[in-house]
Amino acid sequence: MNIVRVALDVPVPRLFDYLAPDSDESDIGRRVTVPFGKGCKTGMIISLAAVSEQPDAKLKTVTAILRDMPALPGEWLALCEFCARYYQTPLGEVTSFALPPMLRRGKLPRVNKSMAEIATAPAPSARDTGPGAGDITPAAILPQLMAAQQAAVTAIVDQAGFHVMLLHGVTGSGKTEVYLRAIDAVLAQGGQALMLVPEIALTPQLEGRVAARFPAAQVVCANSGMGDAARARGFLAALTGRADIVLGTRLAVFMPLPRLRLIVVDEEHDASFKQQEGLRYSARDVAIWRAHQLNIPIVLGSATPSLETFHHASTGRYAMLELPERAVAEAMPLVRIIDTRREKLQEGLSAALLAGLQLRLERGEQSLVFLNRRGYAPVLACPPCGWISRCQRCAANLVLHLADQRLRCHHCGFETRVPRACPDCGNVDLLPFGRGTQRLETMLVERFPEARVLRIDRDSASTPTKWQALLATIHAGEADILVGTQMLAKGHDFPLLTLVGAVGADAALFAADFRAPERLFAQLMQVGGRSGRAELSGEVLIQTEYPDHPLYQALIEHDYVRFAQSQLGERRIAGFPPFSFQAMLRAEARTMEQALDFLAAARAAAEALAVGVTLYDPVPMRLQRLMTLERGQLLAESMSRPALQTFLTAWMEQLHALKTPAGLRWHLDVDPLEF
DNA sequence: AGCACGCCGACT
DNA sequence: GTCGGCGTGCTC
Repeated sequence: MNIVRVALDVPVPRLFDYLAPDSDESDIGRRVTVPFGKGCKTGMIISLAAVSEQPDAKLKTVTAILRDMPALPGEWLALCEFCARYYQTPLGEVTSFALPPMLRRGKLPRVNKSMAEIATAPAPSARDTGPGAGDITPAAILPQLMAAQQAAVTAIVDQAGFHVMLLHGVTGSGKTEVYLRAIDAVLAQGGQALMLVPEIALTPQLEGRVAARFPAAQVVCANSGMGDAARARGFLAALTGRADIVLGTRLAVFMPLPRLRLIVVDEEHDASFKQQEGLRYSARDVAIWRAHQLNIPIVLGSATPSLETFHHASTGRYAMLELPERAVAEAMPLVRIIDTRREKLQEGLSAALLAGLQLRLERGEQSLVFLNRRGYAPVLACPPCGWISRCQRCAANLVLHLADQRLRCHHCGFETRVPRACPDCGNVDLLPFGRGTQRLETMLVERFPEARVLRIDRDSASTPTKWQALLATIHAGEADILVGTQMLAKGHDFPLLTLVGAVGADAALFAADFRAPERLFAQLMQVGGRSGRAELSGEVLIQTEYPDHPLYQALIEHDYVRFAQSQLGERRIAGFPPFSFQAMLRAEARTMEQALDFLAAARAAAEALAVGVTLYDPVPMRLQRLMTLERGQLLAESMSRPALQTFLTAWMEQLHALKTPAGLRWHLDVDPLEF
């Protein structure tokens, strides 16, 4: 009997068997529509079987095997199977996620003009032999490589087989040029290259650079901002081998690439490589597995690598490729620490920072005040009675937005108008407490009336259009002082910017999340990199009450390695990753009691299974998203990855069997980044 | 996840 | 007497 085993997008961790009289080996990896329950679903054929464990009477017959496109190759299915195992997610959910939505629904993109162009494009090898390729004469315009860059390219290209390399270099050290050279070598051998980048916003500019560098190559983009048809077309171009280079955000790690020879993960430390919902995968980690599977090299690039990656590079598990200097001749910004313990600050700004701003203003240069908090002030407070503005739906504080006289919750989006008087005691003298970007903006406008002050945060750059307009204003030199959150830190160069002031950074030093210092260091390093990229040298002023903190001391020296080593020392003592492996079980329910009860039951169910695994107490989460849904979490930790994996697999079975009250939802997050 | 079946409160 | 609440269980 011809039976196909089908992965379906249902939260049930098993496959479903169907009769498929006309199926054969070539149908493995094909999409298939099947009757399921009352309706119909499209799934993926994972394997064939002659007999089923199900009684014959239960078996339904396949509606149709979709042979309208090539089957997904075995290695693609193996990648999905790995993710299913590792992240404890049903295979059908993984294969469904890994397909573009249109293909997932059993459809195909219309063959339009661009599709026709793809179909008639020269084969990948043609660019080497075709007369057109020579016209570009890339050698004539290629930038000269520094010695360290050349060494890095050699290390990537000259060694065949699986090896992970950390390309460590500051902004401007020429990492992208190294990637491009390595990709060039791969294309010359007829291979495909996959390049992952963190932000959708950064893909267009990189795509332009890559396309310009490889005019004869087919470059395909993959990110969630693309239209359905475009994404499906890109996927098909990759699958059929027409695409030479795939460039995209985390979801691009699932692109099928039959000739894949090189993977690049740029800004590998960036948290956006970890998906925070649904399939909670780390694209960087999946990419490493994929490189191992295919026995190909993978390059992880960053100025501030994740401590996991740096640790592996230190122990020799990964190769360390250092790009020590800025390739473009210019100095690193001068970092100065401003001790604010003794000083009376003016609206949160020190005399040194104010003087710096004044100086830049006189010179006609730009400054940036970096503050990771939107709004006017965190809270509106009533000093006599102690009332503070709290969100009615969350545990979070409502943030005062002066411009439109509203209080907003940055956590759940709730907003309301500013009350005239204290709701508790009626006092009308409510005062803003703390500082946000808006309050800073107001203060700077008053203090520097002649300056053009521009605020850049999620409120002022709420749409791509607004964001582009702000960027254009900055580049045109039509702003003097920028006030912004970490939005400004990523990927954009501001040649006129010569001063960066960091305000309120200390909060991260003592945060509950053990990764907060790591993020702060990366962020400050990144904003610093924004400054002084032209002939003008840059200066970074960091206001702090902990001037001797090792994080700031390392920052003065631009010494990531020293910082990383001190952090790793602390992590080792505390037994945190990368010296342990973690998984977080989270539950949300109508009441905190229900959520915590479930977690307690989950923990009880785990006791017998947890060999070499530590289970902590269930705790309420720092912020519950909505008052109607309370959340709690339970951390599982082990010194051994295999022990944790074995435990999780067994635990999941128990968890699925647990009775849950109505409205309770739970999920498991393997290698969680958020605490 | 859907979608059924299934047994207890206020309505034409 | 029924409409409907969502608790429980299944989907090849």
